[in-house]
Amino acid sequence: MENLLTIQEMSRLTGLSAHTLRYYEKVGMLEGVSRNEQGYRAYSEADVSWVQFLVILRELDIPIREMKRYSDLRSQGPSTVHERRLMLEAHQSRVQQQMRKLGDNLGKIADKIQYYKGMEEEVEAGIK
Amino acid sequence: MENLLTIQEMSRLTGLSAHTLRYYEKVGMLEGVSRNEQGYRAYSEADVSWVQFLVILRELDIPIREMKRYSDLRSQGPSTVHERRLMLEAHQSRVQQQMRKLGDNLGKIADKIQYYKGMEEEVEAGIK
DNA sequence: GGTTGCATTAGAGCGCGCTCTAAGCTGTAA
DNA sequence: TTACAGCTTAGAGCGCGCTCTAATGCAACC
Repeated sequence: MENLLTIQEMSRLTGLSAHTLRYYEKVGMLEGVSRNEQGYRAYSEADVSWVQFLVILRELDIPIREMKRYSDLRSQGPSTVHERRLMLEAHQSRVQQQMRKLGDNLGKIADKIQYYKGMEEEVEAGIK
Repeated sequence: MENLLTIQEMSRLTGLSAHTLRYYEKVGMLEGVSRNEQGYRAYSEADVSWVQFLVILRELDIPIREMKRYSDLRSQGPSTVHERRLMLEAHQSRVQQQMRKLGDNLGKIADKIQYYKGMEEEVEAGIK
């Protein structure tokens, strides 16, 4: 029916280690992963999409606790769509603010780099 | 001569806790902080600028180890200006890449938010 | 003299997100 | 038959960046 994936294949597709995939499952962010005859995890295509989404959340520095909360809402079905949207919007603006801060700080670093360049040129000139 | 600051004033000016200020000094990122008659730290204006710069580095997610390395170079004087610039440039491009990644992921989150909005409207329409 | 308040130190403790270990099971190949 | 590869689990361990604790000291005020 479905073509199911081993943990190694899942690892390759998501960039998460097998250890981390088991850990995510253990903390409750991955429910209903099926097993084959040998008791090995057998991930569906839907599992892949979900884990890839988790990876995005993680890359946005959303804490595991929050991701777990989001997963729980998702498990409860469509009635939680509004709350899920609010969570995403909250993180969206947090990350936007963080990006502004990074931009500001990058500017200050750029200034410092320019200042250093000036110093390096002076030293060169001095040597001559 | 100089007007020197207590650790509390330094804390207020930099946003770092007194604990953290002592920690930064202990790991070697703040050398030559003077003391008053009672043995209390007495920070100079130059110390303030330096700590504020450390805060910027920290906000750019530069590890303490790297910041310590940078501090050591700075202590060695102007001969290390070139190496310091290279460090800053390396982090600059790392952060730029990270910001691009954040932007991409924010886009995906925005899509999801739109998708949820659609679902919420459908539910409303369905109820009517 | 006693209390309050603010500082000092060395070192312990903590929350986070993994990351790894040990012991065990199953199927395949030599 | 034996070795190996790949998976399973519970739980220990780790690196990071703080954050806090306990014991102590000193100056000012009641």
